[in-house]
Amino acid sequence: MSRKEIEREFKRQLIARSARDLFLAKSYEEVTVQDIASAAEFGKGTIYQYFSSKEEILYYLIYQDMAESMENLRRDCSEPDACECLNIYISNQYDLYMRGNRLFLSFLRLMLEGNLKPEWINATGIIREQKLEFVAGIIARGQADGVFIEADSLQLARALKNVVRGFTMEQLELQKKATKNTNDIELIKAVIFAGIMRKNDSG
Amino acid sequence: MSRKEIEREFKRQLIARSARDLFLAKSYEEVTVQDIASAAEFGKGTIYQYFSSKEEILYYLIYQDMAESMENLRRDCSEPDACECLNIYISNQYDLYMRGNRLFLSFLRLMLEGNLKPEWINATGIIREQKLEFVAGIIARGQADGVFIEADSLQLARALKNVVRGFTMEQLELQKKATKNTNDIELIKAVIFAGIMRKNDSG
Amino acid sequence: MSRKEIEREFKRQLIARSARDLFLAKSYEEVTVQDIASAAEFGKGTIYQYFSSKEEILYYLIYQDMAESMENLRRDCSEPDACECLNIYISNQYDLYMRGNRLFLSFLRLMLEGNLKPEWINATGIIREQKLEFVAGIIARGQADGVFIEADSLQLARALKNVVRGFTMEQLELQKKATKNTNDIELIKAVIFAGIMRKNDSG
Amino acid sequence: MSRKEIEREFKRQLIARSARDLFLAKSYEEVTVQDIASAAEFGKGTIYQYFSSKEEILYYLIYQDMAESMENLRRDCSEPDACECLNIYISNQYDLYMRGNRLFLSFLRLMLEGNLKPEWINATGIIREQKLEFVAGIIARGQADGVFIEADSLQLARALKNVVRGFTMEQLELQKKATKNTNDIELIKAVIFAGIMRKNDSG
DNA sequence: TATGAATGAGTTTTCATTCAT
DNA sequence: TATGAATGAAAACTCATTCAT
Repeated sequence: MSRKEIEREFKRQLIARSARDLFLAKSYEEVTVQDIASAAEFGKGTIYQYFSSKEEILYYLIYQDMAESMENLRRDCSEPDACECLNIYISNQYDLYMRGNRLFLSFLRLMLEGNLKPEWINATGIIREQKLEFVAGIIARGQADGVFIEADSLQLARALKNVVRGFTMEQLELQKKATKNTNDIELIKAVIFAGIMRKNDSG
Repeated sequence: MSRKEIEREFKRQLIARSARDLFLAKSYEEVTVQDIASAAEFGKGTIYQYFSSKEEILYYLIYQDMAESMENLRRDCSEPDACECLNIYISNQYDLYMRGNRLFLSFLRLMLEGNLKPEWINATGIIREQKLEFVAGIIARGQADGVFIEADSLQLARALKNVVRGFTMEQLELQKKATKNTNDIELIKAVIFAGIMRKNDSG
Repeated sequence: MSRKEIEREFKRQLIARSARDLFLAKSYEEVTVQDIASAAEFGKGTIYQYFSSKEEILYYLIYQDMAESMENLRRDCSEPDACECLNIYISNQYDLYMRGNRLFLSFLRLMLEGNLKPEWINATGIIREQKLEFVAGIIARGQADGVFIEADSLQLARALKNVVRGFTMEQLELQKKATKNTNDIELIKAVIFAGIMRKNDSG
Repeated sequence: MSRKEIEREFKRQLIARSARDLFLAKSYEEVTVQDIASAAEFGKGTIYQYFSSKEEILYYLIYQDMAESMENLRRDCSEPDACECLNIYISNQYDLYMRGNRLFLSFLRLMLEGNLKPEWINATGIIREQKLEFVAGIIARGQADGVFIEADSLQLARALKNVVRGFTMEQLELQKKATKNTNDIELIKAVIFAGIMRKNDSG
């Protein structure tokens, strides 16, 4: 990456960061490009030198969140204990959703309304699947160790993700601030583990 | 309710029904009041005789969905078998979300943006809690019967709801049509039950 | 035409008239829709109830000019003297261009840039051809009477039109006000009828 | 002209040439300064080292066209036969307009909107008059030879120009490509030289 | 001299809502 | 009660031009 490209990417980051703050404080829809420009201390036109549209800023933010989360997962889930790995995953995923749900929801709406470039949908879709497969891998490991029930690991991975997401959606609905809700994470884990854990009734 | 009021309510229904069809075909944001009026075969101004705003139509729709769902639940979960009751609840809730998620999401957004009358937020909040408590009651019944694990029944009810919601959100994300996804319902039940079921390892 | 339609057409006229005044005083490009609305004493949004776009206002204006001019021609050129008919045509056409050239030029530019609905291009094209054929008819009559040279009457009609247009373009270029320039009309007639060659009738 | 000046002028030519190609392919309005810079393989800022504005590029192009055309005329119309000279003039002028009409029209619009430096308007006006006088001179020569009718030679020169321009405008209107239209040139000559009236020399 | 990053003015169009009839 | 004509706020995006390097 040339110096030019590095500088460019740096400014994209600056703009995107300002945008994220605004998007989370208000909402994607309520924030104007002028707002973003002002917050980033740029002129409005300058924003368009770095992003082709307001939508692209949102995509950039979301893609980064997902990519970073995926990276964290790979880094933090290297240990052999599948159970512990899932614990980490759940916490990470919970945090990711709690932080980003409003953004994800706006992105989702844009997608459903057909206002998103297919390549953006693809790119996010790919990461989503990678993550799913990664988690499925962990589960498969656990299954091999006889810790988890025998079932399609990919389906179980989906279930995990969906349970986490459901809980975070609820927080949004209740207008709870995005504070770490340890109790909920425990509840999630309890439900999930008692669910997918093999019942070692034999002894 | 006087005849006048009955007639009025009838027309509100007409309008709301037309609106729902449109909201689901496109989205709340993409449908104009004119669209609704045309579909309902009324003049645009007439809509405002029956609803104070476009938002109120959405609220009306959502409130009805929730109320009806609550009613169904009460009707269908009268039998003593807690397990079977939860099965019914899960199916109902799954259907409810699959049908109405887009509407709920728009409602959520409007709420977060502060564009909803507090009374609407309250009214929906109350139903939500009623339902939660109703489900908690079922669970408590199951606990009393020794079928479910011992844990705060309200928390377990929340968990149930959130798991279902998480699964339905995923369908939205994947742009799946709102078709009954039996496999997913089974997966949900499997996770939930194996999770909250008391492990009868004793025999 | 129903009363509604008549009223609607009347308001379209009001708006279009205001627009014409502004377009001629400044130019199509320099006039904003807000300007038109203000001049017509309407709100900006109201303009869009009567015209789908600023471009359509221009089209409306131009189509009316052309249609009216065609009508005038039919009415005024009923007499048998082909020569006199052409005189009338030339005067009419000269006036038409002197009044409308700026509008025509904007319309032309919009067309070349592909910003005009094909139906508009067609509609104006049809009138143009009708007029051309009408003039060709006059010329054919003159030819039958032995007054005009034998040549393709449609080509001669084109020539007539083009000569007039050329003269009016020059006035625009010289920023002359759209005053009736009798001398030029005479010059046009002289050229068209006789050319610049001396008729060497002597031998 | 110093070497510096020559180099400068050379680069102005490079830029202008690139601009012309683009202006003719699309239109003055649709071409951005960035387009011109890219085509000329310069940075955008560099363009402003050689031209004070986008408008000046257009002026430069038009002035050159006119000057070159004037030059050609002087060179090609040295022979004594006035008739032949006019033939040459007509062909040249026809070509000039066919090539440059879109540019001229944009220039005209900018002028009418008051966006052109007075000196540019003057400069082009002067060439236009020179040309007119030159053609008038030819006509006067023809009149002296008894070839052309007796009439103000300047007026006849105007007529010539206007006839040619009218024909070329029509081509634009019909969206015809700028191909040499020999038939039209012949038609123009026929009209100009002889008019449409049958010479009733017989009596 | 060459560059391109930064700028912000400027305009069309949509649409929820009001209100006179 | 029903209507739809009138309204105007609101926002994304483009592009000629400037200027620091």
